Amino acid sequence: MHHFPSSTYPEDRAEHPPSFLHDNTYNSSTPPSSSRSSGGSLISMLLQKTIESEQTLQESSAAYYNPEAHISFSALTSPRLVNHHSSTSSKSSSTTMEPLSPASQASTGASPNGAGSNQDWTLELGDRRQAKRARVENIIRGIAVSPPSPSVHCTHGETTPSNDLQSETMENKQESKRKQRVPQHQDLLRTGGASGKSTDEGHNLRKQLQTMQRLLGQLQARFIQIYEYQTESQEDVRDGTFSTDKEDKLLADILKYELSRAVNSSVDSIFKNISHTLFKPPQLHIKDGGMAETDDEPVFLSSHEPASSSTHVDSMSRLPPCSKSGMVQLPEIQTEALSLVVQKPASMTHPCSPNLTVKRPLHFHQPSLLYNHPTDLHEDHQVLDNLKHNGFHHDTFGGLPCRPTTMGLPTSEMVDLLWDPVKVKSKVTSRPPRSPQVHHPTATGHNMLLDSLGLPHVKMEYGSFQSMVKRTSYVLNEGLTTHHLKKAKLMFFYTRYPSSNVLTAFFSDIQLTRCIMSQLIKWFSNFREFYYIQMEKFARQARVEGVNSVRDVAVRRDSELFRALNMHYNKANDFQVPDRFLEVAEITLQEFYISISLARDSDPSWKKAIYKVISKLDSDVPAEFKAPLTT
DNA sequence: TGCAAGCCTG
DNA sequence: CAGGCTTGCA
Repeated sequence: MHHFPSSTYPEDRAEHPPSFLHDNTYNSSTPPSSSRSSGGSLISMLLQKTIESEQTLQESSAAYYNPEAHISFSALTSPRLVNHHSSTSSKSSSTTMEPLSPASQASTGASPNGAGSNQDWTLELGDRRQAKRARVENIIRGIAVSPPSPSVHCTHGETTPSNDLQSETMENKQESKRKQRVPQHQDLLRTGGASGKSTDEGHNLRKQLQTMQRLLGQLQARFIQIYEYQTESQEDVRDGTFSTDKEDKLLADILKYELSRAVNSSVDSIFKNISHTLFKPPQLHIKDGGMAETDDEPVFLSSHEPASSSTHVDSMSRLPPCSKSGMVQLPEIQTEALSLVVQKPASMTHPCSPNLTVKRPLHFHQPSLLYNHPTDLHEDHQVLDNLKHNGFHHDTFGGLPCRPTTMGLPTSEMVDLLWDPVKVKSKVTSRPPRSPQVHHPTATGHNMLLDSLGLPHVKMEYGSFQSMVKRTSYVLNEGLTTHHLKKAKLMFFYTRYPSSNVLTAFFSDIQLTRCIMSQLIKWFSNFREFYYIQMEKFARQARVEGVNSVRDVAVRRDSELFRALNMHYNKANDFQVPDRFLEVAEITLQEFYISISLARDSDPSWKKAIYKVISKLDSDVPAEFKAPLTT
């Protein structure tokens, strides 16, 4: 109960009633402008929707309330919109089920535009929607005008979807970053094309790109559809306070982002597919289920494979680290377009799935898609297969088959990634494996502290340090040593928000210039940052793992959370962490758990309330810490 | 406007 | 962890 073994994956989101709030949360914390989550969700959805597009369009009204609508819709729901809505809904819910955004409304099917009034309302807004649609189409046309050109002579930026639109929002940093990613792939394309025999490859490339254009066209159509639905909801909710220009701009921005991402993902998949082929062992095309009868199908095969072998996803940890029994060794080759091809919940459970990070957003935003199986993806798949024969060289894709960032992750990491792609970096790098033995049995004491601070690796500077301190003109980093850093970290176990008085008192061995004081403050700020990141991460993980009561949220010395913290602030593990710290950590974790459970995290500044609570839990730092480091 | 705290990124 | 940027407050 106190720690979260993180061995399960919530294949059934229904077990977590307020799950839609998490979807919300996800969106609000990672707005569409974020360039980090390079999922393939849209393109996958597109492929799915491609199959259904015609019927979907025909049954338009039904489609609007299709659960899938919420998926795409949530992608279109900016934090601003969410906030707007939640701020205007005065009644604070007693449960967490109150929708905070149109997205959640759609997801629950409890749209205010529901059955009865739907028709009238639609009629009233008909003209408006027409105009709106025209605008949207105009925007999209702008995007469509500059699709990834078949030309391999393109330069950076030229093939970025919607150049004109992007220039209109170039002040946005994220935007420009987004812009960079797509061309990268095109560079790859270019490189690959140049490395082979030009004519055939050019032809193949052209085919790929044409298909991609087609896919994008369908995606655009889908956006229009979604947007119309969004517009309807917005108009209904706001009752006339609709801000057309801003919405257009927002939409344009989102569209650009999603399209870029879609292209990106698509191209990514293509290349993965190529590498798949290049590295594919000869025996690969055998395999069960009969889906793979030709070389063109290993993707289907391999993506299904984990599903068939692990029926219930109850324990990721039980799965072998990187391959399944008796199956063809598909060594990390299966990087291929899972997102493009199939979305099965079980595929998530394969710890080895290199697509994990790519698929995550899809799974959380598009639960209904998880169970949709493509029926007519052959053509698109064919396109990918074509690319395989373009004569790319191995070195072009060296390292592609196995993505190092996700391949070796322990299951807890994977859950982690599932939940918070934004923090992937810190997670992957900040949780090194560590021996289970965590706390030191010896008591805290002056000698021990001093011993711990007198580490060998700083011994050399240590002698001269004293004299250096006496000279007053230090630049920041020369004044503060690793000793001080370590000391500060240990102090963090007592105080998360040290006052400048405390800092002055406890770092009296060094002349606390304004600069150094800022440095110390910055250190503690960094400490807190890490601390709260861990808290949020584990709180979310607790929810993922089905912890239903805050009473079940605890932090003990054998908790994963504690390990992570101890690892960070007490790396040498030679300091006995005070019990009080565990209490504070537990309270912090509970605060996060509660806030997340109540969907408070949809508020951009939701953490501040927690910070306030935690800032009152500081203890006095033991006097021993005042002793000069060199004693 | 200036500062402090937080956030983001490398 | 540090630097730069943003945000919130007085």
